[in-house]
Amino acid sequence: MDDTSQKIIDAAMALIRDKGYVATTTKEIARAAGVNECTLFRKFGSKKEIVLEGVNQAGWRADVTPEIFQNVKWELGADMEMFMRAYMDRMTPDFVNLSIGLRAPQLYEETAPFIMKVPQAFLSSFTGYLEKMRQMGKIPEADFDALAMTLFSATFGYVFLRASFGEELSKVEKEAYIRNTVQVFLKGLAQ
Amino acid sequence: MDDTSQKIIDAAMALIRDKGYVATTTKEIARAAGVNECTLFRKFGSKKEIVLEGVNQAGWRADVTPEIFQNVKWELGADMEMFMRAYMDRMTPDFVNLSIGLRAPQLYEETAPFIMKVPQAFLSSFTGYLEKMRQMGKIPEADFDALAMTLFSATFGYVFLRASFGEELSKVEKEAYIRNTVQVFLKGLAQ
DNA sequence: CCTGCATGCAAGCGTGTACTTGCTATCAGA
DNA sequence: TCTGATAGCAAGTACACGCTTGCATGCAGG
Repeated sequence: MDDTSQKIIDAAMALIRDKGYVATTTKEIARAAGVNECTLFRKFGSKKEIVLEGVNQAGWRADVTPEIFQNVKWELGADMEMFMRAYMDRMTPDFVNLSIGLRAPQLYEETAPFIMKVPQAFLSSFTGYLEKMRQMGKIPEADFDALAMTLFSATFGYVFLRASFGEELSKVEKEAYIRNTVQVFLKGLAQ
Repeated sequence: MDDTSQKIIDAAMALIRDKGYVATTTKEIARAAGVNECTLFRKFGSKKEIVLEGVNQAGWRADVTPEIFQNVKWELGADMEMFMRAYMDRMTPDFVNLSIGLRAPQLYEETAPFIMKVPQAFLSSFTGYLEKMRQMGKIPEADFDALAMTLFSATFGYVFLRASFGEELSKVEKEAYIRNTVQVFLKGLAQ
């Protein structure tokens, strides 16, 4: 990936994050990247192709994969904190807004599978973790699918609301939120 | 509000819900409403004005206000279920997608205050509820702001994820989710 | 029957959009 | 020094957009 192409991708993705795919024009992308507009088309052929290359770059993806949830200590409280923190550290407001900016009918089909991988990584990892904890006798049997959905919804919901409304909606800080949420779950899942 | 104007508003809001404000054209709105395109402009003057009238209509707002959370029994489990259900019954996938479709730079300033009222209604109502429960001696002291944020995030997150991915992400049904989530919180908040 | 209003129809305006083209300047590598 | 690749520049294409206008039609109320 040459330098010019990278500048174009970066400019396009930043604009889409800020105002959405349809509202972002190729003229703006060119200006933000500091190149001539015709250069975009010589390099990528079309506006759509720029963002499809962008979403396939590691730098424009929140690095949320099953691997980041492997660092478990088999100690429920610490591990739930790790799950929440691993997700929140990566899914920054910028990535939340980018995900929404990519929600255009012209792109949805091609970007949706990639977007859905993120929640799936959290959910399946955490469900698997709970099942192993059950096998180890550390927690009682329960509906682990539903529990995982609750913890993930609580994590995702906080991140999304923060990205959308900032401190105006709630002043509860990330670390306080994690501690408090995990405490509720800890007692809620106790033997 | 005459019949023609209403049909125009309904068509515009439905299209915005499905493809977003910028991607929705006045030609499409006219066709969906079954009227001539020039009629939109004779009635409303501009595309933006159609939407601003739409978001001010009860039918195009999820009716989530502090009033819908008043029906409490001062019994923690039943009341938390009521809070979640009251929100979920009103914040349907259609309204979630509409909220996202309205996220256009050209509209944001005028629609954001209205959008934020919904989470605020849940949060402040539930925080107030927990404080009263504390005064009644039914729950111990805790960080009620953080707790309310957790329950609301869990509720909102589920609704949003369902609206975005449907059953493909998680098969956990609404009622099972509510029961399970409330159970966790019940034990988590116990004396 | 007449009047006024709401709407359709068709054409058009100016602008902005994604995308193209032909030519030129620059510059690194052979 | 020559060559080939890269990119700027300026002009332009075709089309779609939001929005306008003039005229015809139909219909309800006096």
